[in-house]
Amino acid sequence: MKTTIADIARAAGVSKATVSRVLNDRIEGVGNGTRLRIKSLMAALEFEPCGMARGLATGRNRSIGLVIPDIADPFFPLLIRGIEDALRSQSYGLFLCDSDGDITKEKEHVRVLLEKRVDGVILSSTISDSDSQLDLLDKRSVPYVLLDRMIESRPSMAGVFADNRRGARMAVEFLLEMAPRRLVFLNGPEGLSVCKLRRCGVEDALALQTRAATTVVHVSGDYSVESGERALETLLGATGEKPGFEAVFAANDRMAIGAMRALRRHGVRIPQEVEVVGFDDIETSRLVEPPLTTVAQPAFAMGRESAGLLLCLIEGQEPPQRTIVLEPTLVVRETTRPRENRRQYGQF
Amino acid sequence: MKTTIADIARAAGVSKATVSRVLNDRIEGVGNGTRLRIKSLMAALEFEPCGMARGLATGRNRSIGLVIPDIADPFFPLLIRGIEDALRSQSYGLFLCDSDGDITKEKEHVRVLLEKRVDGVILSSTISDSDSQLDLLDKRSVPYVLLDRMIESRPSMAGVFADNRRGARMAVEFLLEMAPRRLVFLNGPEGLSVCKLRRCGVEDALALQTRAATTVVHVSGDYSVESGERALETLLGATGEKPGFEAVFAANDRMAIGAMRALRRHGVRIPQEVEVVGFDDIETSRLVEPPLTTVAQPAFAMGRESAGLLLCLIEGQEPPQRTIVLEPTLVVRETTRPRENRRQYGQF
DNA sequence: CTGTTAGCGCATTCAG
DNA sequence: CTGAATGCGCTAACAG
Repeated sequence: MKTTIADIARAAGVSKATVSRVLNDRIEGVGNGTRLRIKSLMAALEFEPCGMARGLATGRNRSIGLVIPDIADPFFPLLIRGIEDALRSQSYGLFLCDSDGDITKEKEHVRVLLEKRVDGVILSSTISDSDSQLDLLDKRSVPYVLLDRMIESRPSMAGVFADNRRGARMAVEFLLEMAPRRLVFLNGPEGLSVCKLRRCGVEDALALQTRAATTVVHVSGDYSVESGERALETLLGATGEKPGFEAVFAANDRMAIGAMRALRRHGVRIPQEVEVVGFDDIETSRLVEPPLTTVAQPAFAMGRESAGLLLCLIEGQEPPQRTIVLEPTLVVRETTRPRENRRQYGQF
Repeated sequence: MKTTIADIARAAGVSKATVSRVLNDRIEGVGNGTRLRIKSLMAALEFEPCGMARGLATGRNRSIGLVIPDIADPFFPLLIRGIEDALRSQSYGLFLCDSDGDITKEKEHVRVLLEKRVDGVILSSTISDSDSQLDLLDKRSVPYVLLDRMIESRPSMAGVFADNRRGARMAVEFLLEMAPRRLVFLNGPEGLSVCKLRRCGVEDALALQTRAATTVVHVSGDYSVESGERALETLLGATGEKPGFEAVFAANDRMAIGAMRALRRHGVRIPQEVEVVGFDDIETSRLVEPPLTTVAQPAFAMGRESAGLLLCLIEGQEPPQRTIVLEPTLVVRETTRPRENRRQYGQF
């Protein structure tokens, strides 16, 4: 039998109320003697407060839910480490749910989290134009923050994002320095806000270019290595001999690496014939050959900030800002050729 | 205000008990008419059962805890996907905790999970010779299963593991086919059961060898790419010119990849001069150059089985077997030279 | 087939 | 400074 506050109250010869007071560190209303006696009794009887009971009584769980598409995508683990970092000090628990990019599963997960009465939810949603999962949260008035991916119908929603548009612009501007005649933009699922924004960034860079015109060919994949490989494969297969482009910008590193594989198989030299830039900066990117130039997202910080924001909302405080945008940085490695005037990228 | 069974009981003109009965799908004891009426009422009033209240009443939470060293290690995400796969159908929640290889954090996480009154815990523990975290679980008689890593003082503990010893033996036997004079064994933290077992596997293979004697040099790292790189760096720096070994077996892929980097930097050709074999088969392994030959762990299955076992324990059933050992397979890629008599590895 | 009565373990009034 | 009473939302006997 687990020991309860009733047990220790009896043992201490006081009432449950008093025990509850010391359990919650209420300074007012408990004599110093009794407090100490109760504390040692709690230790001796190995008392573990029951989260469920406290939750029922207070309406707070000290746990939050996280819904992401796929923990096996190397971008997400660091987000989680960031979230945990912010949660640890508060001894909050984290429910993890993978939605697999399936909006139905996503809604189901939200429903289950709601049943568990989590205090809040962090959502990295699959589809940018569906918000019925948010309706649920709203209706139950459970605080939530968007992470990484936004939802278009809720522009002013609390959330933490990387500046995807700017990141993509940085990448393409960097690529344009070598004046490629044709640029391949290998985008992810365009249903995702991040992908839409990265496309905008690409267009920004193109619009701003001063030198000879560059044309863009758009292809797309599903964020997997294979999809990037396939996309480039078709592109290269079609052109027959030499590739009809000099640069590839992929919306994530995994697809960029897939692209590199296709290029290599076709005997295209990177970066001499074709330059490649990715997005995310996952661990693999510096390990492939040649090491991948990429737009690094501050994943850990994004996770930490999102949890901080959510905790703020849970406390009922108005946060300093409801939307936090973190700046990506360009990490120049060896899938791009050395630039003459090496400006600082991603510095501001 | 959230709607409760009391609300819907009042609306239906029945008692809470009846509502509770249909909520829990008790076939006995509710008329078909009332059942339907109550169900539609629940939908109309958007009733969400309160997990905490049910938990308090039943002593069951429908959630379990998972404690792993580091979600950012690419080996773990797949384990999690497996666990979720087994949990999904039961609408169980999963609390994720990263221990960072720190036994203190690990204990603290277990404590918090206990407070949350999880129904069970899956533990991939950091240290094989400490079990105070298990004491906690035992004392509260919360079911738990070990995953991937075992704990020596509890040999008969319920758990799911890969056959690490056999995996290592397979790798080294494969390496020995080319009769290397010296083999480098790059092991992980020897405090881990998996590492001890892999060392045993290496020794098994050595003991079984029929041809010319091979000597082994043991070095170790912390499972990170950098540690593997450093370890080989010292080894190569010391020998000056050509490496004094022809084969490297690393206890995980990340270190193997680090080793490859050091070798490459020293101008050593892989696999012509030195062969490399890793362990785990993470995604990166097939993407590096040359693609890494490695011992693949059935991570997804391990996760799924561990959750299945835990659920079984939670239900109070005696599981078919308390310890499940899954077989690894050798995935031959290009960091090893082609073999003459290509036997089937890891087939049984 | 259905209602009544007790808790589950704790927090929180309001008295004393 | 402390205790008694009440309720959080639901389940579980036990009656009818």
